[in-house]
Amino acid sequence: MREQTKKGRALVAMSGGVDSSAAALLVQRAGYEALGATLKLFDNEDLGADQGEKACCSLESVEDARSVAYGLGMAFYVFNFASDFRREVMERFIQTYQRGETPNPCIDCNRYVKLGKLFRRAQEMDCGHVATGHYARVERDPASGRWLLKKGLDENKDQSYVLYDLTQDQLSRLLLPLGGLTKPQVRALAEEAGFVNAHRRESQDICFVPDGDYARFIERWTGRPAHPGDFVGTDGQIYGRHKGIIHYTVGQRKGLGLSFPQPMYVCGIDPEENQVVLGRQEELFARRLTAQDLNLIAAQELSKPVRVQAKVRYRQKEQPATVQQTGPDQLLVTFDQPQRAITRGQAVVLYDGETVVGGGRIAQVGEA
RNA sequence: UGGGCUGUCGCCAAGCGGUAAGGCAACGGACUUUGACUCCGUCAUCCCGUGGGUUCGAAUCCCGCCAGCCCAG
Repeated sequence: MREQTKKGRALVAMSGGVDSSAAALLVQRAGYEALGATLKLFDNEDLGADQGEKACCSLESVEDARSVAYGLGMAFYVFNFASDFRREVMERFIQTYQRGETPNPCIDCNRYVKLGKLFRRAQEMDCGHVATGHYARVERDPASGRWLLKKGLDENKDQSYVLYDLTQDQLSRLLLPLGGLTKPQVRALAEEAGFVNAHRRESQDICFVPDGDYARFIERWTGRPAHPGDFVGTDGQIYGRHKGIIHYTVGQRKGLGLSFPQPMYVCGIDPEENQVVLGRQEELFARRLTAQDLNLIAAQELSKPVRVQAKVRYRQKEQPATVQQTGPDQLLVTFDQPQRAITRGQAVVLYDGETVVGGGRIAQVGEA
C-alpha cells in the first residue's frame, strides 16, 4: 500500500548456500531494503552425529550467510525457530512414518517454518516482503486478481513442487528472485559477487538427518526401537521379517535383505498388522489417488473436473491427469497412464502449464 | 545303513574336459533441498561338499567319504 518511494523492506531467508545468497543480492539490486536472516532450525546436539556442510539448514552455514550479508551491507539476523521446526517438521515427520506413510519434510518446513513462522516474524520487523532462493516464480493473474505460483524457468531446478502450500497472502508478499534464472546463471552471479560459497555443492538428504539414516534418527529421537514384523507377499505369503515399518516406503527396492528371482519392491505398508507388503515392479502402478489437506492457488475451488499435469513426487516429470474436487478438502486425481509407486504422505501437485493449480497430501491410492 | 537325487559367491542358478554366466541381496559412487526409483562400479584372485584317481589340462570323467532331500521300508 505504501510503496511509493521505495519498494520497502524485504527479509531474505539466507541459508548460507549459493542460491539464497544470490537471492539476497538480487533483492537488493531490485531496490528493496534487504535484511538477511538465517533460521536456526535445530540443535546439532539433538541430531547425534555432527556433520559438515549442508546447504539447507546447517548451522555451519550461518557464518557464510553472515559473510554474504555483511558483504552486501545488509543487516543480518539469526532466528531461533528450533521449537517450531521440531514441532511442525520433525514431529510430523516421525508421526507420518509411524502411520506407515512417507513424509516430505521440505514441504512442511516451507509451509510452517520458512513461509509460516518467517512471514510472521517479517511482519513484526516491518518487512513487507519475504524472499527466498527457491526456483519458482510468483505472478499476479490480471484476470482473476489471484496470485499465481509458477515453475522456475530452469526446468532442472524447479522447486514449485515444494511450495504448493503457499497462501494468497504469502504469495502476495513473497519474492523469488531466482525464478527466472538458471542454476549456472546463479552460480555466475555468486562468483561475480565474490561470495565465499560460490562453489559450494548442492544440498543433499534430509537436513536434520545428516547421515541419511532417517530410521535410526526416529528411533533415537523417540527412544523406542522400531517393531519388527512380517514381510508378506501381495498374496499374503510370509517372506521374512522386516526391521519395523518406519524403515520402508512404497516403491523401495534396496534394503529389504531378501532375495528373489527378480527384484522385489515395497508395494504397501500396513501399520495395523505391522506388515510390509512386497510385490513385483508391475504391481506398483496405480492410476488414481485421493488427496487431502488441499491448497488451491490458481482457483478458489475446482467446480468441475479439470485436465492438468500432475506430479506425485519432487523431481518427477509432470504427468497428464484429470482432477476432480470431491469435497471441501478432497481431490480425486486420475492419471492418463498408471503411475509408479504413488505414496501416501507425499504431495500431489497440479499444474496448468507453468502454473501451479494447487496440491494436497496423498491420502489414498487407487487401483489401476 | 535297500534304492534314487542333489551338493558352484549370503540366496537362486548357468556350466556337460580347456581353465567359474547371470539374477537377487550386499557394498561403494552418481543423481537429489523428502523418502524412494534409476544409473554406474565392486563382489567365487588354488579351495566349484570333501579325499583320491584319470588327463597336457576337470567344477565338468572315475572311486571313496560326508551332508541334505526323496522313495521305499
